[in-house]
Order: sequence, then C-alpha cells, then structure tokens
Amino acid sequence: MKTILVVDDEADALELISYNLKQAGFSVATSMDGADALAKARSLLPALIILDVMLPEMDGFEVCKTLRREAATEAIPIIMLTAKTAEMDRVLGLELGSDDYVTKPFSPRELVLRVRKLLDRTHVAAQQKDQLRVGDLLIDVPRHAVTLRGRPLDFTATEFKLLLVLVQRCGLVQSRERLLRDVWEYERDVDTRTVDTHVRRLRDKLGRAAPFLDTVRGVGYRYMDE
Amino acid sequence: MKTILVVDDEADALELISYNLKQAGFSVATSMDGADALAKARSLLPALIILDVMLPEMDGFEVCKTLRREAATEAIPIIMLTAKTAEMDRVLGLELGSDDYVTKPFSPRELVLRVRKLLDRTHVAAQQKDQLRVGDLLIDVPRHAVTLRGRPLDFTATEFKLLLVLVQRCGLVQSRERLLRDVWEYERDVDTRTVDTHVRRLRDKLGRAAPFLDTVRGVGYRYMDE
DNA sequence: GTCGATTGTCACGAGATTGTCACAAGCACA
DNA sequence: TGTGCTTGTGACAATCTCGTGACAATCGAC
Repeated sequence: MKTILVVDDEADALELISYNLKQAGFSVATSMDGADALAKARSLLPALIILDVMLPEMDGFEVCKTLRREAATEAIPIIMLTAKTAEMDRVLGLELGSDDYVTKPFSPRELVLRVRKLLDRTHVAAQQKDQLRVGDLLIDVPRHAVTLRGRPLDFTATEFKLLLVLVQRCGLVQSRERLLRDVWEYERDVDTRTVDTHVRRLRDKLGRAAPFLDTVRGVGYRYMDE
Repeated sequence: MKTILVVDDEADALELISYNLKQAGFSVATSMDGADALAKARSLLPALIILDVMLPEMDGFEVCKTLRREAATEAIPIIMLTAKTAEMDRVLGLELGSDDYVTKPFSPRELVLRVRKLLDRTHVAAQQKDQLRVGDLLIDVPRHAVTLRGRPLDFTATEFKLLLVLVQRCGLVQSRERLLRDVWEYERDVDTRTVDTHVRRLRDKLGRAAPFLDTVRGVGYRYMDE
C-alpha cells in the first residue's frame, strides 16, 4: 500500500487530510514541522508528500528544496498547500520544483483526486518506453541512439539527456530551471544560460528537425511534435 | 449546505436578499452592523459574504479590510453592495480586496447569479485546470499556448499571464491594482496605465475575441464569457 | 603524460519585449 | 454644450532575452 506523508502545523487540517486519504485507501504518515518532515521523508520514502507552505521554523519551501537536492527523495512527487494565490507561481516555479499545489481552503475530495492523478502520472513516467518517436525523430533510450529519418545522429551524453527530457515532455514548455533539475540533476550550480548553449548544440545537430525545438521567450524551451 | 452572510443595515434590503438566496438553496445568516458582522464571520466562517458599504459605526470598508487581515477569514469571497458609482474603484481596490461588487439598486436574480459565479470560481480556481476554455478561446497553461477557434495565437510572457488571470476570473471585474499584483507581482513600481497598454495589445491579438475583453469605466477590466 | 572531445561560462549584438509618455477620443455629469 | 476625468492609441527608448562564437577547464582514452 502506498504511503503518503502529510505535513501541516494545524492539527485539524492534518486530521481532515489524513482521514480522507485513509478513506481512499492510502497509508498515511504525518508531521507537524519541517525538520521532522525531512527526517520522515528520508526514512519512510513515501510515494507522495503533501506539504503546507506555512510551517514553524523551517517552512515548506525549504523542505521542498532540500528534498529535491537529495538523490533518495528527489523523485517523490510533492503537493504544496498554500493560502495565497500570489504564492502559486513561486510554488510551482523554478528553484522549488514541487509537482502540484492546492490553495486553501480546498475540498478534501479534490485533494484525493489530485493525489491519485499525480501518482498515476509518475507511475506512467516510471515505466518509460524504450523507444520514443516524434515526427521523423526516433530515440532509442537503452541504446542511447537517435535517428532522424533513419539517419543516425550523434549526441554527447548531456545533449542526449536534454533531448530526451524535451521529447518526453513533448509540446510542454520546460523552464530552464526545470531542465537543469532534470538533466543536470543539481550538479553544483550550473548557470541557466548553459541550457541555451546546449539547445544550440542540439539544434546544430538536429538539422532538418531543428525547427521543432522552439524557444518560448521569457519562459523556456519546448519540443513540438508537428 | 453553503452558508452566506448578508450584512446590510436596511431591513428590507436584508429581507429581499435573504429571501432570494434561500430560494436559491443557500443557508443565510444576517447582520445589521459591522461589529456584529465581524463576529458572525469569524464564528460561522460562511462560504461567502455580501456586505453593504453603508453601515452604522463600522462601515463595510472597515469590515472588509479587517476580514482580509485575518487568516481564518482571509479567503472568504466578499461581494460589496454600493450605491454610488464613484465608490466602485475603492471597493475593488488594492487595500480592500473584495472580490466583486454590485451597485444598488440591483435585481435580486442578478445578485444570486453573481454569488453562484463567485462560488464556482473559487472552486474552479482551487482545482487548477491545465486547460481553460471560454467561448472560442482555449488556454493551455503547460503548453503556454492559446488558440481561438483552433487558430493558434501568439502572446508574449506578460500578455499570456494577463490573459490567464482575466480568463481565470472570467466575468469578474479586475481592478488595475489587482492585475498589477497578480501579473506583475513583486516587480518594482509599475504604472497602472501600463495595464491599459497591455490590454490593448491583448485586444489587438485577440481579434474576433477582442470584444469579450471589456473595460469597466472607473473600475478595471473584465473578460466576459458570453 | 598527450590529445581530442566534451562541457560550462562569458561577452557581444540583434531583436523582441516592455513600460512610459503625449495626445486623441470617449464618457459622465453638470 | 462644455468641463473634467478616464481610456485608447501610436511611438519610443530602455531593458531584457536569446543566439552565437570563442575559450578555458575538465575528462577520458590512449
């Protein structure tokens, strides 16, 4: 059974969420402050974490960032709970990398739906196909090979990873920060402009498929399928 | 059942509104002065508050501001009732943060419609959809793409954000201050007239859908869905 | 070690985006 | 009808963003 870690400093919110998750068949662990939440996340390795932004001492943002930096917990989906609309962008944004958010007040039933959806999605992502095809481009993941209309293309390790991430989330705009997280995996601090350089190298090598890799000004990059 | 708190010092207005809300299936609480309204808001935590501007002693503006400052009541949508057009901008303004307004005299049926809309809206806002559709307009947030009758439209980052906010709160008037807060966020001081310019740019690009983005003189802008 | 490939960073410049302004047009109200 | 205030419009300069080429650091094979 999947365990979900719920972190909130308000006892009744904790109660409400736990109750509903248990009703929905999940196993639930709870925590009321950031430091404890971190410890529990590391030891339990839950399938998902629901994390309130407002926490005493170490706030939700901190916890999220920390979890994202550690290999063991990096892939655990996080849903942030936030009261203010103005915080939403920060929550989903760049440096943080939470996977979803819910603004308080929320309906418990809706929260459960979100949890299910997020677990489904990461599950699908986990069972990754060996081969990806987008337009004329074919990526063979285990072979680490890319062909364009049957012609083999040669990519370096980083280039391959970047292309893979872009193609996997084909059509969706990926911010530089997100790409850094997924491709570079937080190797020290890498400049966001580095992404640009690698995109250029990808484009150079992609040749006729280069136009499909487009830049969304002020937002990020995206691989288009048409 | 959802409870709505109605605050007005005129007995017959109170009567009229209550009757119509009850007919529409809501549970109604009433209050005739500011201090009492505050107390009831805090204890009942209603789903929505309808608040007359003119109240003995503590006026509607005060009540609204106070409620917005408290965590428990901060998220409760407020509809302000106001007699004078001149007051409208204050009502929707920054420091106040009411969510909608209705000018007296009003048709009770229209008020009920607004109530429904606002309640729907906050519910919809909570479930953060990936795609928004209003009339012929479709906004796909993760793809950062907008289409009008299937035709793709090209928006810059700021334009996209502005359109998104307007469409998310579709039907509700957004003051320039509110738009500045939600779209421009923390960025230094931006002139309120800047909003006008961006609205114009939106209209230019929206083409056939431009008429839906209307201006409410003295108050702000609004995206209409019909 | 040497050599070449890979990688991250930087500076520069073209071009897009953005905020502001001045003025025209429009509306509300006397 | 005129006055004052609000909004639309076009233009423009400042700023920001991104593509590009160059380069030094690092890595890995030999």
